Amino acid sequence: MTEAPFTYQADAFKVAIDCIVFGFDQNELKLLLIHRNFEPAQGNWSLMGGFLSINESLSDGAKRILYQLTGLQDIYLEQVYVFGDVDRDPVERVLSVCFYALIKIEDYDEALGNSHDAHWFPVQQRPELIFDHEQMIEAALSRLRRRAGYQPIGFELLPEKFTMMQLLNLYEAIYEREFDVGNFSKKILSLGILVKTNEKLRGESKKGSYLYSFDQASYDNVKEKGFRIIG
Amino acid sequence: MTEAPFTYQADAFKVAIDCIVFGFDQNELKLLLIHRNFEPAQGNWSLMGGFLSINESLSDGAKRILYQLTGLQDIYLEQVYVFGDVDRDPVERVLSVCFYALIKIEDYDEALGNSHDAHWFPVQQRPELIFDHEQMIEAALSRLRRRAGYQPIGFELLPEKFTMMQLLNLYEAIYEREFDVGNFSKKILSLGILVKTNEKLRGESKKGSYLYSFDQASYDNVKEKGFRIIG
DNA sequence: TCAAAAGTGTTAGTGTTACACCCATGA
DNA sequence: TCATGGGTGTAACACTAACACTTTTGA
Repeated sequence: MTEAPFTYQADAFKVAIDCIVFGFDQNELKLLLIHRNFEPAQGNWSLMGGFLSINESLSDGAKRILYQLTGLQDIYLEQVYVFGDVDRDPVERVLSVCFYALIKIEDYDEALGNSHDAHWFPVQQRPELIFDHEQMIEAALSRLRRRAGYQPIGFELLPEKFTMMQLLNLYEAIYEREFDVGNFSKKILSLGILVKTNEKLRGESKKGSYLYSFDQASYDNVKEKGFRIIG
Repeated sequence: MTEAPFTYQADAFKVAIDCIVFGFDQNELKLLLIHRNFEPAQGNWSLMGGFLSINESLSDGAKRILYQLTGLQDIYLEQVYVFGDVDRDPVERVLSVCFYALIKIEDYDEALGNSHDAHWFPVQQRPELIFDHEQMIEAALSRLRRRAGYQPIGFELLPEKFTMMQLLNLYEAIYEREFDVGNFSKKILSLGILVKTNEKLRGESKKGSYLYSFDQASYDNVKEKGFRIIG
């Protein structure tokens, strides 16, 4: 008779992963939410989530779930918080590890999203959500704001080439306040992470504004060292 | 025949809680670690931890574990991160939710600590730790540093009455750098959260330095609004 | 009276904020 | 040519960092 391997004596928990997916479009910060076509809380809005499998790490789980919803890989992802109140899920005890993701909305696979009944909502006009998902969004937003203040993280949400005005609008959307155009671009340019191209984007204005891309090396450098955009 | 209640189909995980306990003593930032007298990794140093029970929330679990180790209740506690690599625990799959706690070392129940074979280590002279506990400490430290920069959190580590120099030393210990005495006290006093008493503490110097306590109302206010101590 | 640490004051320099003004272009 | 949004320049102000100087008291 073989001895069974030692295991800890402890309660076991089902562990969910919920993803707050941020995108930026039409000068608005948006959230990807799904309309649940399954119980519990069928017909309500919720974050995209799923259960963690025994053979994957937390970030692998989050990546898998995001891939299912958006078709994207190599997404910027950050763990935010674990929600673990005893009654947070009405069905049974479930812990939820909450991540936020930043995606370029243009790359998002709309057909795939539709198949999950997913919709983009402007952050300020989000619907009521199930369970503690509202708290999760609050937590993710405050984390995003803090992060964007000292790392050039906002760029994850913009296309490869973007105008200074788009970047400004993004920061205005994230912080829900206005920034002075001159001061903002001075600040950003002084970081030395942007490369100005000769192209101009017309449309928003008659004059058109220059497109920038960023210098990956300085970008990584600044990301590491940190800076301060808002005070 | 009664229908069984609906449950989710999902893998189950054992969930540990690990606590990084910070204290401040002799002008050093210290960590409370335990010398394990049980397997696995018996005889090595580790953080104080335990398993989450099915009927308690994460923060209740952390409080319980801290109470077991220190005899203290109403401790400042903050969730840091969940560690969930598949192989992080050699025995079996365990997720660990990591908290840090700030305690006043004078209030700590030494006898109780001794019964767990717990010891205080200066942060810079901590021993090698089991599993991913070193990473946990790194994460907690960087969280603590960030926090202490915009909330008056450091006070949780000092006794009721303390000198400006002790506060300065605490910040120097947290950030592992020196601060200018004049600039530091100007900055702190300008927050308006300190009340100067008439008492002086001798010992460190011949002149002695004034004891301060803090004004709870302004303290809470500033804590909410935030500020910036280091830049 | 001197050394050591507490505590105050001064100043140069840097960064932030507010706002005025110029530029390019489609209508 | 004018209205519009892009983009630049500048001056006032606030905050920071560095350091000199004064105070108190035990040895």
